[in-house]
Amino acid sequence: MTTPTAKPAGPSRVGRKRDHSRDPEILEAALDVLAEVGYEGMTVDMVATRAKAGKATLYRRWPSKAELVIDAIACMKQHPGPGQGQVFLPPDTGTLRGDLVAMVKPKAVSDSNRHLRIMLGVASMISAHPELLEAINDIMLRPRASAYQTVFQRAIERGEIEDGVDVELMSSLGPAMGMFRALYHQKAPSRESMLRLIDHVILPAVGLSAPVESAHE
Amino acid sequence: MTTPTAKPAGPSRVGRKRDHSRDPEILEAALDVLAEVGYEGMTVDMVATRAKAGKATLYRRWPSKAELVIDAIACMKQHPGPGQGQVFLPPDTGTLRGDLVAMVKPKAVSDSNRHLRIMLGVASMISAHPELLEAINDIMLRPRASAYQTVFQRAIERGEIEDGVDVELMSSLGPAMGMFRALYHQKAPSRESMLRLIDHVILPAVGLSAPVESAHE
DNA sequence: TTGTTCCGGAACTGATGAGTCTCGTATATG
DNA sequence: CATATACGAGACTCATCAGTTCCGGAACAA
Repeated sequence: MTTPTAKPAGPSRVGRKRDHSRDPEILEAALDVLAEVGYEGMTVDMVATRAKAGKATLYRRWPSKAELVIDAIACMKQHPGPGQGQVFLPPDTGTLRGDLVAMVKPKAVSDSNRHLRIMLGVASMISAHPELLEAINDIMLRPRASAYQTVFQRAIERGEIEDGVDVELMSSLGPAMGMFRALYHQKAPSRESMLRLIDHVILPAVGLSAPVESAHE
Repeated sequence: MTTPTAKPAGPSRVGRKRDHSRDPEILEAALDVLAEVGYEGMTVDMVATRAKAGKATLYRRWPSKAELVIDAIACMKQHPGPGQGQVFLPPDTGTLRGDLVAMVKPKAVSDSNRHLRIMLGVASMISAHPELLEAINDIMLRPRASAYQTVFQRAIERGEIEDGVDVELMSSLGPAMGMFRALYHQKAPSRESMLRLIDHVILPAVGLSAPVESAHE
């Protein structure tokens, strides 16, 4: 059973090395296609073509289309896309409303839009792949949830709102409305609709009133 | 060009008649499969088998899989399923909270659950088939919206809440949270979560407070 | 009765796409 | 240089599924 050529103990050390610097481009291409046509409409050829790679190259790195997609979603946090840093870290503006408004910067909104389209693309996969839901939660939900957590905690500490506010419930309102608009009305969650949600729903729910002059910003 | 046999002016009058009493069963089977595996995972064979019909019978009545699905969704309101009447008509309980709570009866919740699963099943089709979105809105959104409209209007008329409340925004909160829970947490929108939404979000947003004793019901 | 159309069932066709393999080339080890 | 692997590109296999056609039988019209 000692066949040194058939089953090398250590991984092969000979030959050209796999160029892992291409991984991010391939995964990014996969996310693009996913956002555009959804998981079922996406073909491995589309991804390979967009990444200017061979299909065999993809299959050398990921065992199946499903694994590729799961990895692409799982890697979103490490490669958040071109020019996007940490979008959700909340600046301390001194008021709850200021913090909430700062969280719906145009950049954050367009980022959410992409997340949303990717999410809808894999919606049908989720029940069959629980690890996918985990990854999605890690990337799309928990960062926002923790940002909201921080914002509300600050408001509690400065005495602006009372303790005992259901932070989890408040934090879901934004994402839920965004998804709802995206699916039912086929339009991106706009900054305007999010401001309306903040002033007419979230702030009253925590015992604050919207500014009387709700003109702009 | 007068070929009476090739192109009869009136529809054929000879032979066995199409048994349209089977249509509802077929459409119902299509909705079942749709809710279970989504549009892309659904095959015409599955629908035919479940309806105990031949695939040819289906194609004799609908020109394509897409048309079948669109028709199935469009016909939901006429055939709301076994034992389900008009679920959303709001009883007048005398208070806004009473009306809202009455709208999340277990029957209505389970009904919404099925609607939700069907909706997620066709999510990927919607951008390619605008008429599908129309039908979905007719069946799943507008009945609920008009029910909310009535409930809030009654509250305004009895002076319980002030005029000028953003009824549309308030009405989307329930469906949006239901969808969000269904997709992200993979669990049905429960009656309990809806009650939490009513007491902690909707009522405060319209200027009312939840009952101090929020024990049960 | 006879001709026509429907029925459920099943075989068939054609397209599509996941996954594999081959080719010529590039890049690594020894 | 010789060997071994990765690369992009594309041909290939094989399974699945939309849509069609055929079958034996039933329903309906003339």
